[in-house]
Amino acid sequence: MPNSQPTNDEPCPVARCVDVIGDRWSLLIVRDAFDGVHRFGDLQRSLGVARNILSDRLRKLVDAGILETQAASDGSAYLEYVLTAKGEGLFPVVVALRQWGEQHLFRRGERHSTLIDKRNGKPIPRMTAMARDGSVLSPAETEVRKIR
Amino acid sequence: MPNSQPTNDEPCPVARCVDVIGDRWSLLIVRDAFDGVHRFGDLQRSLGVARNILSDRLRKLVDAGILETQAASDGSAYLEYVLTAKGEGLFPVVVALRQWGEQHLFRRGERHSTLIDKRNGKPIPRMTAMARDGSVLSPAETEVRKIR
DNA sequence: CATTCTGGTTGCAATTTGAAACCGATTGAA
DNA sequence: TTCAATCGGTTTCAAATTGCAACCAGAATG
Repeated sequence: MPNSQPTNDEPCPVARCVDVIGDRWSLLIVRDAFDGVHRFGDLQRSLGVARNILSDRLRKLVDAGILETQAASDGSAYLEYVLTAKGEGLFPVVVALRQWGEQHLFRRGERHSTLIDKRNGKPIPRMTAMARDGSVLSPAETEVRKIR
Repeated sequence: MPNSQPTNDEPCPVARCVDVIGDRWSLLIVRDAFDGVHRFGDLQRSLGVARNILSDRLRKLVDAGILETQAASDGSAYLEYVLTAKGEGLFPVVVALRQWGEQHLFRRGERHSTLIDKRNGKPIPRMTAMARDGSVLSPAETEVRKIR
């Protein structure tokens, strides 16, 4: 198993997250990976990021165990960057972010891409935090239990 | 209603999100706001961020309609920064991030803070993307429908 | 072969960040 | 009422990060 050793000793998981994916590009690389963009050049064109920065971020994402390299699927000698299980675990994060963006970052009527369920072609429902009984949880009903 | 006009013309909601909250501090400020930290000084101490940067980020979050200022609840002449409805909408994002962090960024047995349901004191279940019928959706079962 | 494409790295300039000093307004204590 | 401490910043400057462009080696292509 790739490293899970944190570079950060914060007890807050959110703080550790931003340490790993909290920059302008890492999360977009992960989004592209979910979207089937796996090659260096394709990522560079898709994101418009400087090559040296992309190179650095890919290395860090691989080091963090979020991406791994494998032989390119087209049979060429090049590599592609694919999500590990840990990286795939970011799916709810990306979806939640996307849904918030869809709702709050576009003017009425402004077009945007949407995540759909392949099996029926329909947009997927809004994600929400839920209590154990399945009821929707609002922030006010929750609390962070700090470690001692 | 505060501005929803994007500074960014990307059609991808995720890309617009990182434009708004995709830096090292903004998301942590939002997390603290969910956690009841609302004053400039408290945020500064909690995050350990430079004052000028905090000042800049608070201004940007207010401009983005995620935070707003109101009179401090302790009756002093100072302000506090609280989440707007738009800001509260980030709850699923913060929770998803926290849950991923809890699962992947701590060594086995390493202590970390946890989000609990106040009403029963128990950790809240893992969030997941779901299809309309309530079944769990994996990334492979979804697809981004691009705009034309 | 020769040429182009791919996946980088290097060097440098521009931007962003962080630390610390500074400042006016507010608060608290004597 | 005065005076010191606190609060919420802003300014200044050094350090770190980013972005651009040129460069390069190995792979693919004709």
